Amino acid sequence: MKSLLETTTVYDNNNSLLQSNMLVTPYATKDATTSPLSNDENYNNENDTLPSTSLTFSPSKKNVSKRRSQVKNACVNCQKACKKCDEGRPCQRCIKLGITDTCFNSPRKERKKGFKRGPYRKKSTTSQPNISPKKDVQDVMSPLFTTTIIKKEQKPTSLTIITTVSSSSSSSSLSSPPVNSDSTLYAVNPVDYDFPTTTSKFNHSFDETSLQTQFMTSTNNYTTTPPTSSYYNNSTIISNNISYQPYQPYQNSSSEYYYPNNNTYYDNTTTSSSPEDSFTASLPNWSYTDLIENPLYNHTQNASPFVPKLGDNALITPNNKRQNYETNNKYDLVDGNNTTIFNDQQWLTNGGALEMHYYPSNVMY
DNA sequence: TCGGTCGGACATTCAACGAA
DNA sequence: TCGTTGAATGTCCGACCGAG
Ligand SMILES: [Zn+2]
Ligand SMILES: [Zn+2]
Repeated sequence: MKSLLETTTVYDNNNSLLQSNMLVTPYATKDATTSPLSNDENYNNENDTLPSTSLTFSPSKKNVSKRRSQVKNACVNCQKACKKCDEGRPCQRCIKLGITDTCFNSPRKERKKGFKRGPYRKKSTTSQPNISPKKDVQDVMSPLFTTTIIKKEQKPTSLTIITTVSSSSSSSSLSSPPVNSDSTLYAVNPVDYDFPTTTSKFNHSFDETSLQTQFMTSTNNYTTTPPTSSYYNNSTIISNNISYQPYQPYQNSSSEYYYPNNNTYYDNTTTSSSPEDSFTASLPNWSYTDLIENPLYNHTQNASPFVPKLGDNALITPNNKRQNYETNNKYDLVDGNNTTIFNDQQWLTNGGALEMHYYPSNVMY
């Protein structure tokens, strides 16, 4: 959170290189052996016009160990391609490839908390001359918990978040709805769900006039309690908006509605609400559980729990734009995968009932 | 030649740990 | 409370490959 806010400060185009050099220290302080000559390693990779390496002097090539600089947050395109990014948005690589409309920061995973690490080994202060500084393997402690690494070949296609909001006991006045930033967020093991796949997404065919094509012909299972499913083949015309909605949202016994989320809509007015990528829930006077499906997450990454929370705001979207559901919303498409960041939540009244709405952020509009 | 893919080295983050 | 530890997490080098 803190780092997000720090790193996303200003991207003011046209001076991205300079900025990146300012934001990213080219050399770590502990590495005194590196030459300060080429502090522009930000671009020693592709289309490099700078005499970055190996020209000046090459001391034995072994202990050169030039420290690699990296951006704090690569854009989704560079991340996916494992290529060097820069702080500018769009970044230079995306500009070069003509994919600036999908150049935005990749979402970050929230680090796990609460696990035991075991005692630390003391760092030997005695100078051990070039005994291998690597830790001896048999000394490494076995972790108390092993994190399930989800390899790429078994990448999940669904990411599910359970948001448990427990209002403080009895009196939760309607005038002050609980802020969800204090809610406890769980990541459910996303392996078992196949929602959506790259082929089951809606077709991303935004243009200002033509109909969008819902590209889902299969049943989409999404996690609810109990599990249920929905079809995404409905389209509805609401005034002059075309709205794609799940065939049937799931409603639990507490009258909470769960939308499978990968419906989209096209809105060329300034009046309609934004039902997409949102769930609604009545204001809790009780403890309840919400489920959020996020099919728009970038599935090309390893399994990363999607954790919408207050503060995942639009500062990390291109051009610092905020989601505005009164405008046209276009989802970015990255190689068949939509990527989004839920960054906004809002309490709205709907027929007298308060509803919490979550909105994606990194939509283009 | 250029862009895409990807294994894995390299860099960063930050919660747990532990000494003060 | 605060510095250290080190696993988790992210970046991207460089090799490889296919298309044009
Ligand atoms: Zn980039
Ligand atoms: Zn980019």
